[in-house]
Amino acid sequence: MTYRFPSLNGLKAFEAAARHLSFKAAAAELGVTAGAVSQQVKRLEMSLGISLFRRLPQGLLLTREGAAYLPDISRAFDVLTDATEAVAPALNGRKLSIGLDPLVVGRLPNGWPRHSIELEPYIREIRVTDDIELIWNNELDALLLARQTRHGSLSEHAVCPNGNSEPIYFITRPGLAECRQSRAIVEALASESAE
Amino acid sequence: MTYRFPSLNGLKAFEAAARHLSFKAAAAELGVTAGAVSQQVKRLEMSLGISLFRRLPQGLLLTREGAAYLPDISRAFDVLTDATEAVAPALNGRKLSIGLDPLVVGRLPNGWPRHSIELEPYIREIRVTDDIELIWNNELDALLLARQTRHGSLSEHAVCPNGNSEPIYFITRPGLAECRQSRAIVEALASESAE
DNA sequence: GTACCAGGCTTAGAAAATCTCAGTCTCTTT
DNA sequence: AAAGAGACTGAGATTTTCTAAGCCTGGTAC
Repeated sequence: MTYRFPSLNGLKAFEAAARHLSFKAAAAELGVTAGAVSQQVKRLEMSLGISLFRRLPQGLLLTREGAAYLPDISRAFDVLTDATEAVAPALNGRKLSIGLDPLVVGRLPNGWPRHSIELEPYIREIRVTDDIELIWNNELDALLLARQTRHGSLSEHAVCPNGNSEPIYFITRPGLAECRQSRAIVEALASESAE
Repeated sequence: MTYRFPSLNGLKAFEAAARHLSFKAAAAELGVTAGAVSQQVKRLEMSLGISLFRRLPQGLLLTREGAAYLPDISRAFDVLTDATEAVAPALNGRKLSIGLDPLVVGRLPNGWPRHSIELEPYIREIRVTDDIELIWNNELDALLLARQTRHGSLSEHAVCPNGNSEPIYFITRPGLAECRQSRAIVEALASESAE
């Protein structure tokens, strides 16, 4: 079971160009120059050995093959898009679930961050745990630990809450370390005074 | 209607690794090193913000998300593969349809190349025409013309049949110029004596 | 317990793919 | 006839991806 199909960049360029019937418009949508789209489509056509567009001075026209190809490509893109959105909703607007080490709970103001208004848009759930496994399982997005871990491949960020010399460690999967949500939480934590 | 999904290379690496539950085996299938697969998958995970695999010393395990993602990705790959094969059967083993310029017909041995045994596996159909449009429409894969064209973006290859000083021009879409079939035809033509 | 093996990870640098830019061409519009 | 729109090309810059070599961990054989 090994799949063979042309490069995705080429297909993306084809799909956009076919929708607009214009390399220029497709380029604008994809955020590149028209030359790039032109080259991608040409590479795709070469790899398939057929022409997908008729190039007329007044614009583009799909060939019979191009017209036959487009709906399937769009459908495949739909599947990819839907599947991706299902397993990993866009990071923007995604609320994180946070784990709180029992040892950390005592060092924070009562109810923080559960009752923090500013963090409300970024947090979906708070659990008390220090189980790093939960992060690898995607059951938890981040963990506030009292101690360092030696799990090198997790992202680890030390924060000292205001007026406190003992750091707290903010642990996430690498992919989440730099997102808006993580930064907001770390910043809020840094400016929080211990009780 | 603009689609958003992660890089195809990453998805390919994920799909293969998930099938084998091994980066090494996936790498062998994809013809790259295990490090490359590891990097692709990591990039994919970062772009999604979730983990797809548990890395255990004894191998890989899919996370819940990874397991949920895999079937959809495979399905999308199926769609791409089928659609591609439908519009452009693999160049290997594909027979070309050739157009013969009426002016060329008289300069070739009677029935050539229709009756050429060696070209039989490469030619599907022969028509007498000099209409270049047919090439752009994919109705014709190649054209043997008596004269040069000035269609710069078509591939043009001059051949002088044995003992003949007047060249014949072999015209194809760029994507077909270098394939086995084209080369076989050009070579056969070059060694063919005029009648 | 120690050596060895397998498989995954990391990093730097090499290699390849892709993009931009500037200029050209063709056809359409004024 | 001149100007405009849109596509093409080639060179060079940029970005992405790959390889190579060495590290780390856990399992297995002695």
